[in-house]
Amino acid sequence: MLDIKFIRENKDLVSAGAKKKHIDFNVEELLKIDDKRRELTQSVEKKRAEQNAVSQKIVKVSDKKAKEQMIIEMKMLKAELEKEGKELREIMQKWQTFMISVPNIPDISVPDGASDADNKEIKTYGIIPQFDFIPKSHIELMQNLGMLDLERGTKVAGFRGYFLKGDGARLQFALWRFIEDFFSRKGGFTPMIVPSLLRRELLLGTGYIPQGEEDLYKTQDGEYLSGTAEVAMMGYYMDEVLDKKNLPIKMLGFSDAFRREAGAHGKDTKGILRVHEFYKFEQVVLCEASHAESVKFHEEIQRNTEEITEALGLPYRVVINCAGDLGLGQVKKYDIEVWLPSENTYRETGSASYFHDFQTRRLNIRYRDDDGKLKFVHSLNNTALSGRPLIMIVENYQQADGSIKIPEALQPYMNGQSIITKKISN
RNA sequence: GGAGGGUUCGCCUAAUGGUAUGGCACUGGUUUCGAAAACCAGCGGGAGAAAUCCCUUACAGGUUCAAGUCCUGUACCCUCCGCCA
Repeated sequence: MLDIKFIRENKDLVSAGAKKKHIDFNVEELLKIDDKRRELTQSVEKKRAEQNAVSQKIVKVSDKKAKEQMIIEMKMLKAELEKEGKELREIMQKWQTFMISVPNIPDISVPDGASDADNKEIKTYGIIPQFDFIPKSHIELMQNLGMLDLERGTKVAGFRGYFLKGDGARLQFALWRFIEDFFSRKGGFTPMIVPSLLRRELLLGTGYIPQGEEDLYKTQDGEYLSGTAEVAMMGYYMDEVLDKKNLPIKMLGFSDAFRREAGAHGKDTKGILRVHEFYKFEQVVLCEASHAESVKFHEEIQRNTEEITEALGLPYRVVINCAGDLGLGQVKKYDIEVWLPSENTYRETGSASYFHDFQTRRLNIRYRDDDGKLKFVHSLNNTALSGRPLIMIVENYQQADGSIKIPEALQPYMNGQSIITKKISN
């Protein structure tokens, strides 16, 4: 959500931002509704002021007749007030619906474009592995090594269901412990294990609904299953006034992540590249309301994920998302994409974005600035580890005989084991 | 799942249906070599240059000229019972 005052004063900028994001948004229509809102608010407040004033007087007036006369007048005023109040409520509802659809303005450094096809590569790292054999997919590799069971996954969990088992599970545990260690060494991030079952309010606050409603699972009690720990971490400080000296607040959240993948039917249907449920580490930063701070921490959390990927020895590239590929609230976003040999291309493993105060305005997370004014903090987030790097490791580290070397960084978390080979019995 | 009790500023607290009180904490100032104490001021949110006005007693409705107070619903918390990793 943007500030209505900001929208009024910068309507061309807001309009151009929406256009750049390829989002249909009519700023003039919003301003017309806002005019009506302001006009009605003024009128209602004036009438309320009168009502309050007379009400005070009524108590002091002893003359019975005069008192009755005042009450009659107030009855009339009340009727008008009720009528206008109803109008105002209706306008407010329209206004609010409109306001939560106003897109945040993309940064000037964000390239034009309509879809992910227009994203721009800004960095590559590592050497794409050259195999002197035909590389296998993670599916074949992991199944052969008893690391993954898709048949039973489907039996138990339905479409896109899976079990990680044996060395597959161990490798995943190792990755988690590696991530935890990485951030412990780095310092500054508070580790958190957060809920995935969340109230609707939080998903609205973070901007996942109403636009992305169909991608979320919903319970019969009205809660949602979150697709990222970001939502719960942002909710953690909802409706709070933070102490400025505690900023920035950096959090490392771990949670189950649920994705309905409603818009991805038929995409990536084999294997575990695209699944309905996986575990994820996510970085969230809350900082002072300054663009420079946002940019600084955006680069920082992006670099964290790059360092992790480098430590795992995975070749990757970073793309800057074009405006048309940005979410409603995002100002700028980097995707990190890791090389996937079986597809002979890079696939996304994480995504870093910042929002300015778009989310915190909705969630009401503020701090008191030096001048005593309450300000909304800025928020940012980035994946630290999704479910996909496991796949990338398996495919990039495969050997001719179908075994998988374990990245050095992970070996300490695998009891020193350096290679995954077929067990005699599975 | 069942029964009962509760929710007023960061914390405590007051308010015969008549427009939210006081204290603690906190912030700034005076004083001081410095601090403590004392004193003064501020201390829920919004609009406004200001005067001032509106909103605010968990939330949403209702009754009333007027609701923290009365009525209805919802959320959350506590206690007890039941179930349970």
